[in-house]
Amino acid sequence: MTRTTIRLRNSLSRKVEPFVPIDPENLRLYLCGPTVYDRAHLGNARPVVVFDVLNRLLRHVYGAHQVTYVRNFTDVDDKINATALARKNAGADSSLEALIRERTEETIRWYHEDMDALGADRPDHEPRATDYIDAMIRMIAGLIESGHAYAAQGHVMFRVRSFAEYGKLSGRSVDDMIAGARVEVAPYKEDPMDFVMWKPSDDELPGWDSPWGRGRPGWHIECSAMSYELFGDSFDIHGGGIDLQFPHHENEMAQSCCAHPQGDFARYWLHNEMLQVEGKKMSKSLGNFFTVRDLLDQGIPGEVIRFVFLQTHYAKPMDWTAEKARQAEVTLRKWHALTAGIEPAASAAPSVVDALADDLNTAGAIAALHALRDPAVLKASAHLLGLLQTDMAGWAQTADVDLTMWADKLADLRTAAMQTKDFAPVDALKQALVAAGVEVRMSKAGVELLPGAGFDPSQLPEL
RNA sequence: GGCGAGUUGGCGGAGUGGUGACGCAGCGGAUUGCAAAUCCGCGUACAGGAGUUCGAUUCUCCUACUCGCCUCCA
Repeated sequence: MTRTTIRLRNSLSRKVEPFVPIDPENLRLYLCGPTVYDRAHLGNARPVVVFDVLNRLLRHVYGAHQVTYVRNFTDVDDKINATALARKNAGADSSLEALIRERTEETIRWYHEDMDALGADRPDHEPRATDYIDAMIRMIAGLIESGHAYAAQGHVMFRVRSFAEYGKLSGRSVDDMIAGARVEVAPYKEDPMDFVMWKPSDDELPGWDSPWGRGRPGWHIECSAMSYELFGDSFDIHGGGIDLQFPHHENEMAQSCCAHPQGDFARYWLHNEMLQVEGKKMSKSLGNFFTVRDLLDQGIPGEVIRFVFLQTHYAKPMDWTAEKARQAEVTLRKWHALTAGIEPAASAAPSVVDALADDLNTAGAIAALHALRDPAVLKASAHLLGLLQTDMAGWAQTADVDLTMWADKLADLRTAAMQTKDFAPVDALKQALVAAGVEVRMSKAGVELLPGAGFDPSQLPEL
Protein backbone atom coordinates (compact mmCIF):
# COMPACT_ATOMS: atom_id res chain seq x y z
CA MET A 1 0.00 0.00 0.00
CA THR A 2 1.43 3.33 -0.96
CA ARG A 3 1.31 6.07 1.55
CA THR A 4 -0.53 9.26 0.71
CA THR A 5 1.89 11.96 -0.38
CA ILE A 6 1.32 15.17 1.50
CA ARG A 7 2.19 18.37 -0.30
CA LEU A 8 2.87 21.54 1.62
CA ARG A 9 3.69 25.09 0.71
CA ASN A 10 7.13 25.73 2.15
CA SER A 11 7.77 29.38 2.92
CA LEU A 12 11.47 28.70 2.54
CA SER A 13 11.14 27.81 -1.14
CA ARG A 14 7.87 29.66 -1.75
CA LYS A 15 6.64 26.53 -3.49
CA VAL A 16 4.32 23.66 -2.81
CA GLU A 17 6.59 20.66 -2.28
CA PRO A 18 6.05 17.00 -1.52
CA PHE A 19 6.54 16.51 2.18
CA VAL A 20 9.32 14.05 2.93
CA PRO A 21 9.91 13.51 6.64
CA ILE A 22 13.40 13.30 8.06
CA ASP A 23 12.35 10.07 9.75
CA PRO A 24 8.91 8.61 8.99
CA GLU A 25 8.96 7.01 12.42
CA ASN A 26 9.58 10.30 14.18
CA LEU A 27 7.89 13.35 12.72
CA ARG A 28 8.52 16.59 14.55
CA LEU A 29 6.19 19.53 14.42
CA TYR A 30 6.75 22.88 16.12
CA LEU A 31 4.25 25.67 16.30
CA CYS A 32 4.98 29.08 17.75
CA GLY A 33 2.53 29.39 20.59
CA PRO A 34 1.09 32.37 22.36
CA THR A 35 2.64 34.95 24.59
CA VAL A 36 0.58 34.37 27.67
CA TYR A 37 -0.27 37.88 28.74
CA ASP A 38 -4.03 37.86 28.05
CA ARG A 39 -6.95 35.99 26.51
CA ALA A 40 -6.26 34.67 23.03
CA HIS A 41 -7.85 36.78 20.35
CA LEU A 42 -9.51 35.19 17.35
CA GLY A 43 -6.41 35.53 15.20
CA ASN A 44 -4.41 33.54 17.71
CA ALA A 45 -6.68 30.61 17.09
CA ARG A 46 -6.04 30.32 13.38
CA PRO A 47 -2.58 28.69 13.47
CA VAL A 48 -3.82 26.44 16.25
CA VAL A 49 -6.65 25.11 14.10
CA VAL A 50 -4.46 24.87 11.01
CA PHE A 51 -1.81 22.93 12.87
CA ASP A 52 -4.40 20.78 14.53
CA VAL A 53 -5.57 19.64 11.11
CA LEU A 54 -1.99 19.14 9.96
CA ASN A 55 -1.32 17.13 13.10
CA ARG A 56 -4.38 14.96 12.46
CA LEU A 57 -3.44 14.45 8.83
CA LEU A 58 0.14 13.48 9.65
CA ARG A 59 -1.07 11.01 12.26
CA HIS A 60 -3.55 9.61 9.78
CA VAL A 61 -0.85 9.08 7.17
CA TYR A 62 2.17 8.16 9.33
CA GLY A 63 0.57 6.83 12.49
CA ALA A 64 -0.44 8.50 15.71
CA HIS A 65 2.71 7.50 17.58
CA GLN A 66 5.06 8.66 14.87
CA VAL A 67 4.27 12.35 15.33
CA THR A 68 5.41 14.72 18.05
CA TYR A 69 3.70 18.08 18.18
CA VAL A 70 5.22 20.88 20.23
CA ARG A 71 3.75 24.28 20.90
CA ASN A 72 5.46 26.64 23.28
CA PHE A 73 4.21 29.17 25.76
CA THR A 74 6.09 32.44 25.83
CA ASP A 75 5.97 33.45 29.46
CA VAL A 76 8.75 36.01 29.39
CA ASP A 77 7.37 39.24 28.08
CA ASP A 78 7.12 42.89 28.98
CA LYS A 79 3.31 42.90 28.90
CA ILE A 80 3.26 40.12 31.46
CA ASN A 81 5.74 42.06 33.53
CA ALA A 82 3.61 45.14 33.27
CA THR A 83 0.53 43.31 34.52
CA ALA A 84 2.45 41.81 37.40
CA LEU A 85 3.93 45.15 38.29
CA ALA A 86 0.50 46.76 38.18
CA ARG A 87 -0.83 44.13 40.60
CA LYS A 88 2.18 44.67 42.84
CA ASN A 89 1.62 48.40 42.87
CA ALA A 90 -2.07 47.81 43.54
CA GLY A 91 -1.05 46.17 46.77
CA ALA A 92 -0.66 42.51 45.89
CA ASP A 93 1.22 40.78 48.65
CA SER A 94 3.43 38.51 46.59
CA SER A 95 6.82 38.74 44.96
CA LEU A 96 7.01 40.01 41.42
CA GLU A 97 8.09 36.58 40.25
CA ALA A 98 5.09 34.99 41.94
CA LEU A 99 2.73 37.54 40.42
CA ILE A 100 4.17 36.85 37.00
CA ARG A 101 3.74 33.14 37.51
CA GLU A 102 0.18 33.75 38.66
CA ARG A 103 -0.59 35.80 35.57
CA THR A 104 0.91 33.28 33.14
CA GLU A 105 -0.76 30.34 34.89
CA GLU A 106 -4.16 31.92 34.58
CA THR A 107 -3.58 32.90 30.97
CA ILE A 108 -2.44 29.40 30.08
CA ARG A 109 -5.55 27.98 31.70
CA TRP A 110 -7.73 30.31 29.62
CA TYR A 111 -5.81 29.42 26.52
CA HIS A 112 -6.37 25.74 27.12
CA GLU A 113 -10.07 26.25 27.73
CA ASP A 114 -10.50 28.31 24.59
CA MET A 115 -8.46 26.09 22.27
CA ASP A 116 -10.12 22.99 23.70
CA ALA A 117 -13.45 24.56 22.80
CA LEU A 118 -12.27 24.79 19.21
CA GLY A 119 -11.66 21.07 19.20
CA ALA A 120 -7.90 21.40 18.97
CA ASP A 121 -5.98 18.49 20.41
CA ARG A 122 -3.38 19.45 22.98
CA PRO A 123 0.18 19.21 21.68
CA ASP A 124 2.46 16.49 23.04
CA HIS A 125 4.67 19.10 24.68
CA GLU A 126 3.95 22.66 25.69
CA PRO A 127 7.27 23.98 26.91
CA ARG A 128 7.42 27.26 28.77
CA ALA A 129 10.24 29.65 28.06
CA THR A 130 11.02 30.12 31.74
CA ASP A 131 11.75 26.41 32.04
CA TYR A 132 14.43 26.63 29.36
CA ILE A 133 16.49 29.63 30.43
CA ASP A 134 19.58 27.49 30.99
CA ALA A 135 19.31 26.05 27.50
CA MET A 136 19.01 29.54 26.09
CA ILE A 137 22.06 30.72 28.00
CA ARG A 138 24.02 27.74 26.72
CA MET A 139 23.03 28.48 23.17
CA ILE A 140 23.87 32.16 23.49
CA ALA A 141 27.24 31.40 25.02
CA GLY A 142 27.99 29.03 22.17
CA LEU A 143 27.11 31.67 19.62
CA ILE A 144 29.44 34.17 21.29
CA GLU A 145 32.18 31.58 21.23
CA SER A 146 31.70 30.93 17.53
CA GLY A 147 31.67 34.62 16.72
CA HIS A 148 27.99 34.87 15.77
CA ALA A 149 27.11 36.96 18.78
CA TYR A 150 28.69 39.53 21.04
CA ALA A 151 28.07 40.95 24.48
CA ALA A 152 27.86 44.68 25.03
CA GLN A 153 26.54 46.74 27.93
CA GLY A 154 24.71 43.83 29.51
CA HIS A 155 23.13 42.84 26.21
CA VAL A 156 24.02 40.01 23.92
CA MET A 157 23.39 40.67 20.27
CA PHE A 158 23.25 38.34 17.32
CA ARG A 159 25.64 39.40 14.60
CA VAL A 160 23.39 39.28 11.57
CA ARG A 161 26.24 39.83 9.12
CA SER A 162 27.81 36.59 10.30
CA PHE A 163 25.03 34.52 8.76
CA ALA A 164 25.18 34.69 4.99
CA GLU A 165 21.71 33.18 4.63
CA TYR A 166 20.07 35.86 6.74
CA GLY A 167 16.94 37.03 4.95
CA LYS A 168 16.45 33.80 3.03
CA LEU A 169 13.27 32.79 4.82
CA SER A 170 11.50 36.11 4.49
CA GLY A 171 12.93 36.98 1.09
CA ARG A 172 14.68 40.17 1.96
CA SER A 173 18.19 41.43 2.09
CA VAL A 174 19.87 43.01 5.07
CA ASP A 175 20.80 46.04 3.02
CA ASP A 176 17.25 46.61 1.81
CA MET A 177 15.92 46.41 5.32
CA ILE A 178 18.40 48.95 6.58
CA ALA A 179 17.47 51.17 3.66
CA GLY A 180 13.88 50.81 4.81
CA ALA A 181 15.09 52.46 8.01
CA ARG A 182 12.71 50.53 10.20
CA VAL A 183 15.38 49.24 12.47
CA GLU A 184 16.26 50.37 15.91
CA VAL A 185 19.68 51.86 16.25
CA ALA A 186 21.21 51.31 19.64
CA PRO A 187 24.65 52.14 20.98
CA TYR A 188 25.34 48.52 21.90
CA LYS A 189 24.67 47.33 18.36
CA GLU A 190 27.51 46.81 15.91
CA ASP A 191 25.03 46.84 13.08
CA PRO A 192 21.51 48.24 13.12
CA MET A 193 20.08 44.86 12.04
CA ASP A 194 21.62 42.95 14.92
CA PHE A 195 18.99 41.71 17.31
CA VAL A 196 18.86 41.09 21.01
CA MET A 197 19.34 37.63 22.48
CA TRP A 198 19.78 38.68 26.06
CA LYS A 199 18.96 41.92 27.79
CA PRO A 200 19.60 43.23 31.29
CA SER A 201 16.82 43.36 33.88
CA ASP A 202 16.51 45.93 36.59
CA ASP A 203 15.02 45.20 40.00
CA GLU A 204 11.47 45.78 38.74
CA LEU A 205 11.81 43.04 36.15
CA PRO A 206 12.20 39.30 36.33
CA GLY A 207 15.71 38.18 35.67
CA TRP A 208 18.04 35.25 35.68
CA ASP A 209 21.73 35.15 36.41
CA SER A 210 23.89 34.80 33.35
CA PRO A 211 27.50 35.32 32.30
CA TRP A 212 26.35 38.78 31.17
CA GLY A 213 24.71 39.75 34.38
CA ARG A 214 21.17 39.42 35.64
CA GLY A 215 18.83 39.61 32.71
CA ARG A 216 16.22 37.95 30.54
CA PRO A 217 16.17 36.42 27.10
CA GLY A 218 15.14 38.14 23.90
CA TRP A 219 12.08 36.86 22.21
CA HIS A 220 13.56 34.75 19.44
CA ILE A 221 15.98 32.60 21.37
CA GLU A 222 13.34 30.61 23.20
CA CYS A 223 12.06 28.75 20.16
CA SER A 224 15.60 28.02 19.04
CA ALA A 225 16.52 26.64 22.42
CA MET A 226 13.32 24.70 23.08
CA SER A 227 13.11 23.12 19.66
CA TYR A 228 16.73 22.03 20.02
CA GLU A 229 16.15 20.53 23.46
CA LEU A 230 13.02 18.67 22.35
CA PHE A 231 13.81 17.85 18.74
CA GLY A 232 17.55 18.19 18.15
CA ASP A 233 19.20 20.26 15.47
CA SER A 234 16.75 19.33 12.70
CA PHE A 235 13.03 18.84 12.61
CA ASP A 236 10.30 18.63 10.04
CA ILE A 237 7.82 21.46 10.19
CA HIS A 238 7.82 24.83 11.88
CA GLY A 239 4.76 27.00 11.73
CA GLY A 240 3.12 30.19 12.81
CA GLY A 241 1.38 33.26 11.50
CA ILE A 242 2.83 34.98 8.45
CA ASP A 243 3.59 37.99 10.60
CA LEU A 244 6.14 35.85 12.41
CA GLN A 245 8.05 35.11 9.25
CA PHE A 246 10.00 38.25 9.85
CA PRO A 247 11.68 38.96 12.13
CA HIS A 248 10.86 36.16 14.53
CA HIS A 249 11.42 33.12 12.35
CA GLU A 250 14.23 34.65 10.37
CA ASN A 251 16.04 35.29 13.64
CA GLU A 252 15.27 31.87 15.04
CA MET A 253 16.69 30.32 11.93
CA ALA A 254 19.82 32.44 12.08
CA GLN A 255 20.44 31.54 15.71
CA SER A 256 19.76 27.86 15.31
CA CYS A 257 21.64 27.37 12.08
CA CYS A 258 24.68 29.17 13.46
CA ALA A 259 24.54 27.35 16.77
CA HIS A 260 24.08 23.94 15.12
CA PRO A 261 25.54 24.24 11.62
CA GLN A 262 25.36 20.49 11.16
CA GLY A 263 21.56 20.63 11.29
CA ASP A 264 18.87 22.16 9.11
CA PHE A 265 16.70 23.57 11.88
CA ALA A 266 13.25 23.38 10.25
CA ARG A 267 12.87 21.66 6.88
CA TYR A 268 9.41 23.03 6.09
CA TRP A 269 8.00 26.35 7.17
CA LEU A 270 4.27 26.77 7.19
CA HIS A 271 2.80 30.23 7.62
CA ASN A 272 -0.86 31.02 7.83
CA GLU A 273 -2.22 34.30 6.53
CA MET A 274 -3.85 36.86 8.75
CA LEU A 275 -7.40 37.09 9.94
CA GLN A 276 -9.77 39.88 9.10
CA VAL A 277 -13.17 40.76 10.50
CA GLU A 278 -15.96 41.74 8.14
CA GLY A 279 -13.38 42.59 5.50
CA LYS A 280 -11.12 44.67 7.71
CA LYS A 281 -8.03 44.04 9.70
CA MET A 282 -8.85 43.13 13.27
CA SER A 283 -7.55 45.87 15.48
CA LYS A 284 -8.38 47.52 18.73
CA SER A 285 -8.60 50.92 17.07
CA LEU A 286 -11.27 49.75 14.62
CA GLY A 287 -13.28 48.32 17.48
CA ASN A 288 -13.53 44.93 15.80
CA PHE A 289 -11.08 43.25 18.10
CA PHE A 290 -12.36 40.26 20.00
CA THR A 291 -11.23 37.09 21.69
CA VAL A 292 -12.22 33.50 21.18
CA ARG A 293 -13.89 33.68 24.57
CA ASP A 294 -16.00 36.63 23.43
CA LEU A 295 -17.44 34.54 20.62
CA LEU A 296 -17.99 31.51 22.82
CA ASP A 297 -19.77 33.70 25.36
CA GLN A 298 -22.02 35.00 22.60
CA GLY A 299 -23.16 31.45 22.12
CA ILE A 300 -21.19 30.71 19.00
CA PRO A 301 -20.01 27.13 19.42
CA GLY A 302 -16.31 26.41 19.09
CA GLU A 303 -17.09 23.92 16.37
CA VAL A 304 -18.74 26.67 14.33
CA ILE A 305 -15.68 28.88 14.73
CA ARG A 306 -13.54 25.98 13.63
CA PHE A 307 -15.70 25.33 10.59
CA VAL A 308 -15.53 28.95 9.51
CA PHE A 309 -11.74 28.86 9.82
CA LEU A 310 -11.48 25.71 7.75
CA GLN A 311 -13.57 27.15 4.94
CA THR A 312 -10.63 29.35 4.00
CA HIS A 313 -7.27 27.95 2.96
CA TYR A 314 -4.64 28.73 5.58
CA ALA A 315 -2.45 30.63 3.14
CA LYS A 316 -5.19 33.10 2.28
CA PRO A 317 -6.40 35.93 4.44
CA MET A 318 -9.47 34.75 6.32
CA ASP A 319 -12.44 36.97 6.81
CA TRP A 320 -14.53 36.32 9.91
CA THR A 321 -18.14 37.35 9.34
CA ALA A 322 -21.34 36.76 11.25
CA GLU A 323 -22.92 35.42 8.07
CA LYS A 324 -20.26 32.75 7.70
CA ALA A 325 -20.84 31.71 11.28
CA ARG A 326 -24.55 31.44 10.61
CA GLN A 327 -24.08 29.28 7.54
CA ALA A 328 -21.53 27.12 9.29
CA GLU A 329 -24.00 26.49 12.07
CA VAL A 330 -26.69 25.42 9.61
CA THR A 331 -24.36 22.97 7.92
CA LEU A 332 -23.05 21.54 11.16
CA ARG A 333 -26.54 21.07 12.56
CA LYS A 334 -27.48 19.19 9.44
CA TRP A 335 -24.45 16.94 9.67
CA HIS A 336 -24.87 16.35 13.37
CA ALA A 337 -28.44 15.28 12.81
CA LEU A 338 -27.34 13.04 9.97
CA THR A 339 -24.60 11.33 11.96
CA ALA A 340 -26.11 11.26 15.43
CA GLY A 341 -25.66 7.88 17.04
CA ILE A 342 -23.78 6.52 14.06
CA GLU A 343 -20.45 4.80 14.46
CA PRO A 344 -17.79 6.45 12.29
CA ALA A 345 -16.50 4.34 9.43
CA ALA A 346 -13.12 2.67 9.76
CA SER A 347 -11.46 5.25 7.56
CA ALA A 348 -12.00 8.67 6.08
CA ALA A 349 -13.10 9.17 2.49
CA PRO A 350 -10.18 9.29 0.02
CA SER A 351 -11.59 12.48 -1.46
CA VAL A 352 -11.25 14.21 1.90
CA VAL A 353 -7.79 12.83 2.61
CA ASP A 354 -6.61 13.83 -0.85
CA ALA A 355 -7.88 17.37 -0.43
CA LEU A 356 -6.07 17.73 2.87
CA ALA A 357 -2.91 16.15 1.47
CA ASP A 358 -2.95 18.86 -1.17
CA ASP A 359 -1.43 21.59 0.98
CA LEU A 360 -4.17 21.33 3.59
CA ASN A 361 -6.98 22.25 1.25
CA THR A 362 -9.51 22.35 4.06
CA ALA A 363 -12.07 24.20 1.94
CA GLY A 364 -11.80 21.48 -0.67
CA ALA A 365 -12.11 18.86 2.06
CA ILE A 366 -15.33 20.46 3.26
CA ALA A 367 -16.59 20.45 -0.32
CA ALA A 368 -15.77 16.74 -0.46
CA LEU A 369 -17.62 16.26 2.81
CA HIS A 370 -20.76 17.70 1.25
CA ALA A 371 -20.58 15.09 -1.47
CA LEU A 372 -20.51 12.14 0.94
CA ARG A 373 -23.72 10.17 1.22
CA ASP A 374 -22.82 7.59 3.84
CA PRO A 375 -23.17 9.13 7.33
CA ALA A 376 -20.58 6.77 8.78
CA VAL A 377 -18.02 7.87 6.22
CA LEU A 378 -19.02 11.49 6.69
CA LYS A 379 -18.39 11.22 10.39
CA ALA A 380 -15.03 9.52 10.01
CA SER A 381 -13.95 12.04 7.39
CA ALA A 382 -15.11 15.02 9.41
CA HIS A 383 -13.04 13.75 12.32
CA LEU A 384 -9.91 14.30 10.23
CA LEU A 385 -10.86 17.96 10.23
CA GLY A 386 -11.67 17.90 13.90
CA LEU A 387 -15.38 18.27 13.15
CA LEU A 388 -18.37 16.22 14.32
CA GLN A 389 -16.45 14.94 17.29
CA THR A 390 -18.79 13.57 19.90
CA ASP A 391 -17.36 15.70 22.69
CA MET A 392 -18.14 18.82 20.68
CA ALA A 393 -21.64 17.85 19.62
CA GLY A 394 -23.39 19.08 22.73
CA TRP A 395 -24.42 22.42 21.29
CA ALA A 396 -26.14 20.81 18.31
CA GLN A 397 -27.94 18.17 20.28
CA THR A 398 -31.64 18.61 20.44
CA ALA A 399 -32.72 19.39 23.95
CA ASP A 400 -33.99 16.39 25.80
CA VAL A 401 -37.49 17.60 26.55
CA ASP A 402 -40.63 15.57 26.14
CA LEU A 403 -42.90 17.48 23.82
CA THR A 404 -45.54 14.76 23.60
CA MET A 405 -48.09 16.79 25.54
CA TRP A 406 -47.85 19.67 23.10
CA ALA A 407 -47.86 17.35 20.12
CA ASP A 408 -51.00 15.61 21.35
CA LYS A 409 -52.72 18.90 22.07
CA LEU A 410 -51.84 20.23 18.65
CA ALA A 411 -53.06 17.03 17.01
CA ASP A 412 -56.37 17.26 18.87
CA LEU A 413 -56.91 20.88 17.89
CA ARG A 414 -56.07 20.03 14.33
CA THR A 415 -58.46 17.11 14.17
CA ALA A 416 -61.21 19.36 15.53
CA ALA A 417 -60.32 22.13 13.12
CA MET A 418 -60.60 19.75 10.22
CA GLN A 419 -64.28 19.49 11.12
CA THR A 420 -65.03 23.09 12.04
CA LYS A 421 -62.71 24.62 9.40
CA ASP A 422 -61.63 27.08 12.05
CA PHE A 423 -57.86 26.77 12.14
CA ALA A 424 -57.21 29.78 14.35
CA PRO A 425 -56.62 27.77 17.56
CA VAL A 426 -54.27 25.42 15.71
CA ASP A 427 -52.27 28.25 14.25
CA ALA A 428 -52.07 30.01 17.61
CA LEU A 429 -50.52 27.00 19.30
CA LYS A 430 -48.28 26.35 16.35
CA GLN A 431 -46.97 29.89 16.39
CA ALA A 432 -46.33 29.73 20.11
CA LEU A 433 -44.35 26.55 19.65
CA VAL A 434 -42.37 28.03 16.77
CA ALA A 435 -41.64 31.06 18.92
CA ALA A 436 -40.18 28.73 21.55
CA GLY A 437 -37.85 27.34 18.93
CA VAL A 438 -39.77 24.18 18.17
CA GLU A 439 -39.93 22.88 14.65
CA VAL A 440 -43.53 21.95 13.89
CA ARG A 441 -44.20 19.28 11.30
CA MET A 442 -47.77 18.37 10.47
CA SER A 443 -48.68 15.84 7.86
CA LYS A 444 -51.32 13.28 7.16
CA ALA A 445 -49.33 10.91 9.31
CA GLY A 446 -49.71 13.19 12.31
CA VAL A 447 -47.95 15.88 14.26
CA GLU A 448 -44.22 15.85 14.95
CA LEU A 449 -42.44 18.35 17.19
CA LEU A 450 -38.68 18.75 17.13
CA PRO A 451 -36.58 21.13 19.21
CA GLY A 452 -34.95 23.47 16.74
CA ALA A 453 -31.96 25.81 16.67
CA GLY A 454 -33.05 28.35 19.27
CA PHE A 455 -35.16 26.03 21.38
CA ASP A 456 -35.96 27.43 24.80
CA PRO A 457 -38.11 25.16 27.00
CA SER A 458 -39.03 28.08 29.24
CA GLN A 459 -40.83 29.69 26.30
CA LEU A 460 -43.12 26.74 25.75
CA PRO A 461 -46.79 27.77 25.87
CA GLU A 462 -48.95 26.66 28.77
CA LEU A 463 -51.54 24.05 28.04
C1' G B 1 9.88 52.14 -0.34
C1' G B 2 10.61 46.43 0.20
C1' C B 3 7.97 41.65 0.21
C1' G B 4 3.62 38.82 -0.55
C1' A B 5 -1.60 37.29 -1.28
C1' G B 6 -5.98 37.80 -3.83
C1' U B 7 -10.02 39.23 -7.68
C1' U B 8 -15.22 32.78 -9.77
C1' G B 9 -23.07 33.57 -9.91
C1' G B 10 -26.87 37.56 -4.43
C1' C B 11 -23.20 35.59 -0.57
C1' G B 12 -19.40 31.79 0.75
C1' G B 13 -16.42 28.93 -1.95
C1' A B 14 -14.23 24.03 -5.01
C1' G B 15 -12.03 22.94 -9.34
C1' U B 16 -10.53 22.44 -14.45
C1' G B 17 -7.01 23.68 -21.13
C1' G B 18 -12.73 21.60 -24.14
C1' U B 19 -19.87 18.36 -21.00
C1' G B 20 -19.67 25.78 -15.86
C1' A B 21 -19.00 21.62 -8.30
C1' C B 22 -21.10 22.23 -3.75
C1' G B 23 -23.29 25.05 0.45
C1' C B 24 -26.47 29.25 1.90
C1' A B 25 -30.07 32.57 0.06
C1' G B 26 -33.77 33.12 -4.02
C1' C B 27 -37.48 31.40 -7.65
C1' G B 28 -41.09 27.54 -9.64
C1' G B 29 -43.52 22.86 -8.61
C1' A B 30 -45.06 18.47 -5.56
C1' U B 31 -46.75 17.99 -0.66
C1' U B 32 -49.61 20.71 3.43
C1' G B 33 -56.03 23.21 6.05
C1' C B 34 -51.81 27.11 5.86
C1' A B 35 -46.90 26.23 6.99
C1' A B 36 -42.49 23.68 8.33
C1' A B 37 -39.62 19.59 6.85
C1' U B 38 -38.80 16.75 2.56
C1' C B 39 -38.55 15.81 -2.71
C1' C B 40 -38.16 17.61 -7.96
C1' G B 41 -36.66 21.59 -11.10
C1' C B 42 -34.37 26.56 -12.22
C1' G B 43 -29.76 30.34 -12.18
C1' U B 44 -26.00 30.56 -17.70
C1' A B 45 -20.32 33.64 -12.69
C1' C B 46 -14.68 32.87 -13.50
C1' A B 47 -11.81 41.71 -12.68
C1' G B 48 -10.17 44.11 -17.69
C1' G B 49 -6.83 43.82 -21.98
C1' A B 50 -3.28 41.27 -25.05
C1' G B 51 -0.93 36.66 -26.24
C1' U B 52 -0.14 31.06 -26.68
C1' U B 53 -3.86 27.35 -28.46
C1' C B 54 -8.26 24.12 -32.79
C1' G B 55 -10.21 25.81 -27.99
C1' A B 56 -8.65 29.47 -21.64
C1' U B 57 -12.12 30.77 -16.22
C1' U B 58 -7.85 27.33 -16.10
C1' C B 59 -1.03 28.84 -19.21
C1' U B 60 2.04 33.75 -20.26
C1' C B 61 2.40 39.10 -20.07
C1' C B 62 0.27 43.81 -18.94
C1' U B 63 -3.46 46.94 -16.42
C1' A B 64 -6.95 47.94 -12.58
C1' C B 65 -8.65 47.13 -7.90
C1' U B 66 -8.61 44.86 -2.87
C1' C B 67 -5.85 43.16 1.17
C1' G B 68 -1.80 41.82 4.26
C1' C B 69 3.28 41.81 6.30
C1' C B 70 7.74 44.68 6.95
C1' U B 71 6.78 47.56 14.66
C1' C B 72 4.77 43.89 20.29
C1' C B 73 1.55 40.92 17.29
C1' A B 74 -0.78 34.37 15.06
